[in-house]
Amino acid sequence: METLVKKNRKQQIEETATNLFRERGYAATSMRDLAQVLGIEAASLYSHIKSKEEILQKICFRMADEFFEAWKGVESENSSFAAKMKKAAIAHVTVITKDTAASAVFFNEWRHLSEPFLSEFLTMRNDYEGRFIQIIEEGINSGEFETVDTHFTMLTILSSLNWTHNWYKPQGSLTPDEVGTRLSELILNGLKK
Amino acid sequence: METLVKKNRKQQIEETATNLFRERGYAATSMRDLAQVLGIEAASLYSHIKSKEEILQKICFRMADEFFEAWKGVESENSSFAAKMKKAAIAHVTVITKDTAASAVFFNEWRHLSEPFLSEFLTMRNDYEGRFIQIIEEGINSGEFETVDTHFTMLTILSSLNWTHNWYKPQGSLTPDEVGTRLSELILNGLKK
DNA sequence: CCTACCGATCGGTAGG
DNA sequence: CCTACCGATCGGTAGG
Repeated sequence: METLVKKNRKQQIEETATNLFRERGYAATSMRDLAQVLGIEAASLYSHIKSKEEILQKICFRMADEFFEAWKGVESENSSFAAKMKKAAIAHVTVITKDTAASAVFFNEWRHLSEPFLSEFLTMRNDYEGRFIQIIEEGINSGEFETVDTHFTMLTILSSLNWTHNWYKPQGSLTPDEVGTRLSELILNGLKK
Repeated sequence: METLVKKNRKQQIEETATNLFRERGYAATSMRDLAQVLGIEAASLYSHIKSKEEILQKICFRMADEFFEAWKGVESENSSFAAKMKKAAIAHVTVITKDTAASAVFFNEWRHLSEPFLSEFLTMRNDYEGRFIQIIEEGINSGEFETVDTHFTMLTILSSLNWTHNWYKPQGSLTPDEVGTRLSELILNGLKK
């Protein structure tokens, strides 16, 4: 019973912190700000968490795990590299749309992680980006894709996918699948008719 | 003579602050950090600037001005809307590549502006985004472009253009023109052969 | 989860 | 551009 209550309170702290970190940024959010929203004293937060940075770590690494987890469905796609890219876009965007606040923190506040978390984070990001590069390279080798610079193309694709955290509204009319589909169509076919 | 020295020192302060704001974020950069890099005491900064936020304001509104200024060459392009979009992409990217540090602050730290600067900033951004929407809509009406959602397309295009601030290296082999050209080609024609 | 604190640091000012 | 300082606030701890 005790542990259940604590667990819920901890989740509540992390969720509230996520929203504040998104709105004001990690550095500009104080533990007193966080406590006030929750209706408790700042000192009371430390019964549930170890430090301010621990919250950031939880957010960043949970999101990273989700991105990798979502990728599992992508590897099974073998019909074409366009289809694989579409599947990757949908997987990526689905993770973002499920929690745009946590995604915003993940994309914008990771630099406030201390070592060794920062290095671990950057290694994971590099690994993840490599997966997109691989699809692009395989698509070029098979004659399906055409691009001058695979790294440049990966950065361009990921930037447009990632930006969804900033405009996607769950109460809107678009489903995550539709967002991923539209993005992959724009990426694959371009704006020109 | 006095004013000349002061002017240079002020520019030096703004430049150093820009780099620190980019690396650590606005909120996580203290005036003592800034002073230390410049080799003076924190209190001495206030002989040249009014406040910490004044530096942020200067950076944000100078960048905004440059984006609008660069747009002037775009309006004269009338051969096609694809050509106009290409010109817009090059103009936009050229401003970013000229100062990636100031661009990073512009894109990531504007939320720390206080009123009425914040509102003014958002109004300008909205205006600027409207110009991209207009090209897209005109291109659709002329039968040149094809897209489901102009606002969605504008956000996707701008996100990939803006992301250049994060990877462009002036000492690299790509000129701003080449970056803009490649980005517009990917945007207009897509990745598929 | 609270009261009562801690040392450190913040942006900024006074006065030279 | 400096010394000397201000009140406010920071993340976090002790002890209940």
